[in-house]
Amino acid sequence: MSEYSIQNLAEQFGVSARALRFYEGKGLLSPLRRGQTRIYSERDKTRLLLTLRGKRLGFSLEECKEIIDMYDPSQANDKSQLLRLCQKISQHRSALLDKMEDMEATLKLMNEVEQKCPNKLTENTG
Amino acid sequence: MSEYSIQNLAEQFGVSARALRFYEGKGLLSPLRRGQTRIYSERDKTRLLLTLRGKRLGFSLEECKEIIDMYDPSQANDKSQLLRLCQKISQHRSALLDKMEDMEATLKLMNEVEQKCPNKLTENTG
DNA sequence: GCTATAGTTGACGTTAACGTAAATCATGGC
DNA sequence: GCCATGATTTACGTTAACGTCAACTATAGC
Repeated sequence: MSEYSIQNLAEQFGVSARALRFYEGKGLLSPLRRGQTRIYSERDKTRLLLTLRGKRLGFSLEECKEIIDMYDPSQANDKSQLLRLCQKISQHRSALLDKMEDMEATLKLMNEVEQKCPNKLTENTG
Repeated sequence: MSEYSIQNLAEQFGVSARALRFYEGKGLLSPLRRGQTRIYSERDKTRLLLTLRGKRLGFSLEECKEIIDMYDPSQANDKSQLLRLCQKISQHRSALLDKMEDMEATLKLMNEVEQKCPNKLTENTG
């Protein structure tokens, strides 16, 4: 089963059909058409997964598209393209590592606050 | 030096004065006034740091406020408050851990794509 | 043939998070 | 006394990311 209707795909990911059409308009998805009806493939499904993942990490749809297009196997493979790809990976990686630091700092703060709670309470939250 | 003008604080964090006033309107900051001029304290500075950190992790200002208010030492300290605090920490921690998983999955994908690049190129990117 | 059930394309509405412009106020320097 | 500088409030503008109709199409079932 590598074909999905718009409602089916939407339900799988807990988003609206409107959102999928919107993402298509932004170039994130590109479903085929059967007549005028959209048919989503595994590739679309993967790109949707990556899109929502990026969103959860605080990237805009435009940034998501940049990242996802980059990873897409259908990209050209000449030298300069590969070089650019590696450079972009470096960029995005350091952006992610920055977020990772924010995250670790936040978790650390949470632990500190939690330890200030009396033990009887923290035992109950086990 | 535990007092800052609006411009000073804004420049320290690379945001606009407008943004600081906006955050104040949302209850994230609460500077004192000297006449009609805002005076920001260390507490405001800390809360601004946490706000921007939250934003980078994809939280809305409202969510940031919830999280930050929670950690604020000026909170009441009776039993039920502490219980709620611990519960909220659990909530936020699992939200963060979800993001962490997204992040690790993304980093993993980056590594895979990078390794598909020819060695000569990856050597150059050090 | 009629209706219920997806699907479609506009097009306008909405919320968050500010940007930006206009009018006003306070102050330090010359 | 005047002006530049930095602050203020008020208010409208803007962008992203959809939500929400409205009007239409296509197909399956009875």
